[in-house]
Amino acid sequence: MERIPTHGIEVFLTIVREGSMRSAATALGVGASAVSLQLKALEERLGIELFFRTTRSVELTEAGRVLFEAAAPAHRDLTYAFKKTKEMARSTTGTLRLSLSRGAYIAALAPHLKDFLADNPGINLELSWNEELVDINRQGFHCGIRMGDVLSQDMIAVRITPPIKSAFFAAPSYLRAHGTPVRPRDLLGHQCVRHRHPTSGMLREWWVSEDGQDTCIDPPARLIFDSAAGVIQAACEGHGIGWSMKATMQEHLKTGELATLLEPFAKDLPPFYLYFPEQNKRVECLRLLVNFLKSQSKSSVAPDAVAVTNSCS
Amino acid sequence: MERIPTHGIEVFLTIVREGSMRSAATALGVGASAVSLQLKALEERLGIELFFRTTRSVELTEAGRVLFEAAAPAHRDLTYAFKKTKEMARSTTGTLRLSLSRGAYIAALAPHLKDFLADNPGINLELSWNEELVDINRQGFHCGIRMGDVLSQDMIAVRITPPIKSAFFAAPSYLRAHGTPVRPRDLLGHQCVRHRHPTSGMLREWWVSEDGQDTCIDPPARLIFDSAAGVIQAACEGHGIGWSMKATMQEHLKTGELATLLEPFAKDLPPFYLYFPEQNKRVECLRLLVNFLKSQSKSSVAPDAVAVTNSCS
DNA sequence: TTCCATTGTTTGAGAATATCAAATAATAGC
DNA sequence: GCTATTATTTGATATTCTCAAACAATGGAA
Repeated sequence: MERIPTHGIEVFLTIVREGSMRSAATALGVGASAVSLQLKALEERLGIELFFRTTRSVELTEAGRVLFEAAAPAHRDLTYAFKKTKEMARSTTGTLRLSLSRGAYIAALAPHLKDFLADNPGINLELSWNEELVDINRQGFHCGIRMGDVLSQDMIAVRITPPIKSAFFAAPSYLRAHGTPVRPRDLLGHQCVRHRHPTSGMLREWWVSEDGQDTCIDPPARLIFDSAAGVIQAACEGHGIGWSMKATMQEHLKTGELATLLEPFAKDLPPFYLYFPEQNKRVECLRLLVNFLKSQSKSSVAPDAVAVTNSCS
Repeated sequence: MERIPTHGIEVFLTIVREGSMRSAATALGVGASAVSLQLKALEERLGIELFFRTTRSVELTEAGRVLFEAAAPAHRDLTYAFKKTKEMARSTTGTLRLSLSRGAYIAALAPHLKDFLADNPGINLELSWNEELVDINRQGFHCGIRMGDVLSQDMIAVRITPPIKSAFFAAPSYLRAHGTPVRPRDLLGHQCVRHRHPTSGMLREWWVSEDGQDTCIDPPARLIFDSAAGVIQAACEGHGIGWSMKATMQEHLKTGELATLLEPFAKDLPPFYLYFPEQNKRVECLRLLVNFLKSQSKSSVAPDAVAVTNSCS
């Protein structure tokens, strides 16, 4: 198939619209000679002349009329396509698609959602709750929210929460039957409900703060879930002790279904990060969301943004 | 209004179609670096990135998808417009619009019309009989056929007939009543029907050949028409003597409505020329017509082509 | 794991193209 | 004929494009 270069069309269309080469040159912001030469080059390429020229005016030949009638709407459409794409970057309206875990929603997004939607009436959010780390690019998401320790590679990550309060918890019925641990090492003798990262396949480590020292403990896992919600559910049912974000079990604590324990030793979990591929850094809607969430994050101990490469931070 | 340059789109669309930059480069016949740089320039201009790149593949971002979906059909249309225009020059099919006088039709075109149409089944002719010299450009004609002495300026003119046989003529009834002139000077005592060029406004001069000398005579004009057909019609009705192309009155001579006179003194009229604006010299249909008619012109005493500038030749 | 084949990117040099200002040519209206 | 306006040519300059080669990165194979 023969390739047909289409450049030069803008000069042509402008001459038609303006009625003369000189005003076309002015409209295009170039000199008159440039227009003349470009038109000549176009005619040369097409092998046919497009205008009858006198020194006073230019007038379309039949070939010129054919080209104009067919090319003008096509060029208008093409220009519009560019414009639409260009505006995507600057537009403050549209739909942002996020992928986030239930915990990320509760801890990082839910508290600010109402304000964000109120502040940005043009932005719609499409939220996908998913424990697994999805491929932001391929699945058509603009960004994701995850804990800092499970970020994927080659993403720009922005911290949007302080470190997350955690809690050990169990059903009162379980504690009555097995006793309440008072020091972290007591956990080793208990039935524990634990959590496995669906993506990495790793069992989530339990960390405690004891005597100013952070230590990792590995209590027996009688039950393992790949979602925090499952862990909490099982704990409610009296299957054992769990460890997770305190915020996710707030309701159960209120109703008395669960009770916290070992509170002095509960170590903070890593903060949540909003992350997105570098290619999306100029999507204005996303910038608005990022800046909003970042500004809501009161504590700013950790660096605000970190480029994650290969290893998790 | 902001101008939005649309170049670079071909590179973008080719990458999408081919699935990688390297094969796009091959398809476009340029190096891989050229494609990479052009894409980057396009993204820079749009202010947004169009592809997720890995070293193994490229994949559209959302912005890229928006651009592709809107721009692909528009670009296809634009390419088609160029193609159609380009083919106009080379096409041997289409409609040629000619402007010619009735005399030009009879003397220059009619004798060859059947053969031309048979030889060029793809070419249609649209003929406009008009005694006046029309503006070929403005009226949308491709060419005109006129006598050499009334050609307009800035046209390419090609002689397509030998000099034209002329005849003095009158109705037999007129000759019976007023006598038949036997020498040119006798015309001065006759009632003559003469012809005025509608465009130039000049009375057509009568020329005769006498004793090897061409001389101009100016007989009394009792009736003046702006068309040769009118002159002949008036002569048929016995109003006087006319002078015109012999071919145009062939029918009337056959039926005896008219008779020729002063035959030894009848001087040839100038040949007919096909003329067209320089801009149309690459219209293939027109070239076919020109070459056909030129080749039919048996005698080639006069130069074949002459560029007419300002003054008539 | 290490290596390899493939692909995108960068780089600097060179080629091609675009643009400009000024000179030139041409024409419609006065 | 003169003038104002317009298209075109021209030669110099600036910009852009392109290439080849080196480089970087990645998915798959040994």
